[in-house]
Amino acid sequence: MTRYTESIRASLRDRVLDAAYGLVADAGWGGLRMAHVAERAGVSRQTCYTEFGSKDALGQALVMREVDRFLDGIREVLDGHGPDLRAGVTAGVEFTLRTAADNELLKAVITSQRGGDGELMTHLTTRSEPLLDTATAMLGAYAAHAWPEVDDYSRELAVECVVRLTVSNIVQPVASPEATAERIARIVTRVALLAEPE
Amino acid sequence: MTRYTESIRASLRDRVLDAAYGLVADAGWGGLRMAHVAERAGVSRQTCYTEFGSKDALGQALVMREVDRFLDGIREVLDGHGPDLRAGVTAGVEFTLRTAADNELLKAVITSQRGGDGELMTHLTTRSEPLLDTATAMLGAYAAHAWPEVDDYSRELAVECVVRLTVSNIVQPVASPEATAERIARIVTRVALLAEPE
DNA sequence: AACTAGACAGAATCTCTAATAGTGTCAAGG
DNA sequence: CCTTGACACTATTAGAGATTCTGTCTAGTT
Repeated sequence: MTRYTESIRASLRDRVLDAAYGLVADAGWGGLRMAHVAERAGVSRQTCYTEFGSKDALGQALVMREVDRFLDGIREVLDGHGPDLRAGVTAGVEFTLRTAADNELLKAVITSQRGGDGELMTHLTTRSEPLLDTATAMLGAYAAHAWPEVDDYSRELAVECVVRLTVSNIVQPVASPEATAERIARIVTRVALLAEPE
Repeated sequence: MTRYTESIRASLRDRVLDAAYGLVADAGWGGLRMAHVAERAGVSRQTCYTEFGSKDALGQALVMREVDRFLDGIREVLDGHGPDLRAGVTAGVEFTLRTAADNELLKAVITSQRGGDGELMTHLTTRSEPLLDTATAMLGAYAAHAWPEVDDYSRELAVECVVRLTVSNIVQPVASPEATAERIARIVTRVALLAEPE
């Protein structure tokens, strides 16, 4: 298989996944029809099957792509703020809040939402718990790099705070993503920077 | 109506609600039958209707009772720890975590859980949002009293942290109630006690 | 070699109907 | 004030039948 063929195939997969994403957003996982996906992607139904194998497999590929994109986005945002952890946290949280706001699928994954109309999580539970764990690990590593002077325990506490508070504000928002991100970063800064007053 | 009659009626209401609570726990709101409630409470079906009016009304009375009991419990725990806010927070959080663990109904109310088997929230949405607001207000007042030297903003931040982190740990627990409560109290102490390092 | 198009069996979902069970109300009686 | 039994009306359930989808195969196209 030549590299050219590979890139063709990759773009085909992407077109199909794009189509699936849009249709899932419209009608939910249950309302998704392989025929519609194929039609919107401009390929035959058979091609979808040879490429993904089954509807469930296509669903898994879809969430994996979204999850990977999200994780890449987080990584990029964090890397873009060098040693200033507070700015990095603010940007990362805001990015997450915005993503969850306009990506129902990722919102469902992040909040581990089950049932409802997007029953897609019920089947595709694989790769859904790892998301928060991965994000937590990334943030932890970033924090260790940006704030080497903070002790491990405080850093752990701070990272847990960021993740939990962010998810909490996705589930129950009270302000704009900017304001919320700012607030969470402020909280976390305090958690990380205060030595234990025993 | 004499006071004696009133107390009879109150105990009757309580017996019916106790029966309803048990049956909801077993079969969910949808599986609850007025006839069963009456039977288990040892009263006639008609009495349930004259007392509560309808099944939905009984449901509302049930959640109201549970919510009130929970709120009273919180109040009691907080008051029992006088000026030591850290101890109060620890005890309050632990109390909440334990309550949520062995009271499905309150867990559903606290986490604003919709759908699922306990569809009782779908109808009884009244009084469910106020719960967290009331608890937040109570904690805020308690904090203002116990930590007068902390500025308003920091206190607000700390209170928000307690509430959101507690709910988060109900939804996704990682440790025992004691350990979690201890951890949250530690975090919150830091948030409240650190002046802004701008 | 990679895709399309059409056909097809089996499974899942929808629809409609009949029957069953439950809610809410009444009146008679203890 | 509570119980009991009866009742109309509504909601839920069950099942049969039709419909729609999935997943696969094969023949044909570019």
